[in-house]
Amino acid sequence: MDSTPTFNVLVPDCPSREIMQRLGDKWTPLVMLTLASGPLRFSELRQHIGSVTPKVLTSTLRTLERDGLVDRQVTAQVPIRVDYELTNLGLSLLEPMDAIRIWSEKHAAKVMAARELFDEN
Amino acid sequence: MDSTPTFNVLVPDCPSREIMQRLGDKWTPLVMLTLASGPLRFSELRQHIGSVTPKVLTSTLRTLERDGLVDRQVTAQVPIRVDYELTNLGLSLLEPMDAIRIWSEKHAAKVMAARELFDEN
DNA sequence: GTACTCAGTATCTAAAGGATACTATCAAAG
DNA sequence: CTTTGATAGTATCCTTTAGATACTGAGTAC
Repeated sequence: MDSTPTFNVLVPDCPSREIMQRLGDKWTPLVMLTLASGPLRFSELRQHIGSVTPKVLTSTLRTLERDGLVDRQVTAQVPIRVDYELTNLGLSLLEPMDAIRIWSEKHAAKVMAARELFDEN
Repeated sequence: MDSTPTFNVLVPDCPSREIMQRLGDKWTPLVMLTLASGPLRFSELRQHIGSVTPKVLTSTLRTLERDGLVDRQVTAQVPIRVDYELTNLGLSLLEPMDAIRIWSEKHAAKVMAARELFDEN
């Protein structure tokens, strides 16, 4: 008697597929990995990440907040202060995300070499 | 004396960042996980994945091939047969990708609940 | 009132993704 | 022979997402 619904990304209409596809959007992993070392303000996040525009960063953060992965704390001081922090759910995603990061860094040279070879032909 | 170049996705211009962002494009994880159980033809991939259009599947596969993650085998029979298969490099990415898949399936319900809560307010 | 900081919006353009229809190849059926 | 059918894609058009850049609102300091 297992009442837990099962999710399977390989089934087209399974909600887990859409969630996995969201996790891999362009800035989500970078935002999460940047928040891994602790809460940051909006402007700090921008500076750390570097090439993201405010519009896109805002929408990425809103989606993360909506999905329960990031918590947004507004402090009414002057100027206003907004801190972003990983939730427990967000923290639980950090390890898988970091595995992707480590793979990317470890195999970047191989991927670049493969690209050169491919583009030659 | 370490001559290995170091990559860091948190550095804006590091190639590993672009590679990580590519890995998380919309269909890449799904294609790789679908190929995890063995080689598949183009049409079989389409059927397994379900909702992907041929144009997008083709471009996803070309990118994967270019990055050295997938191998494309053409067999000149009639009708023509094209098989796609993970390379060793692609296989090495499977474990991190699968960790993301497992997380998505395990926490899908929590994410959906967070969304409902967020949308109420 | 002017200036400054912070956290965003607004507007416009460019790139990526999606729906749908079409093509090339060749073999077997009629 | 002409038609049908399978496979692996392209081509075309349209919508959605991302990027560049400029601007806004709140509020204290000067």
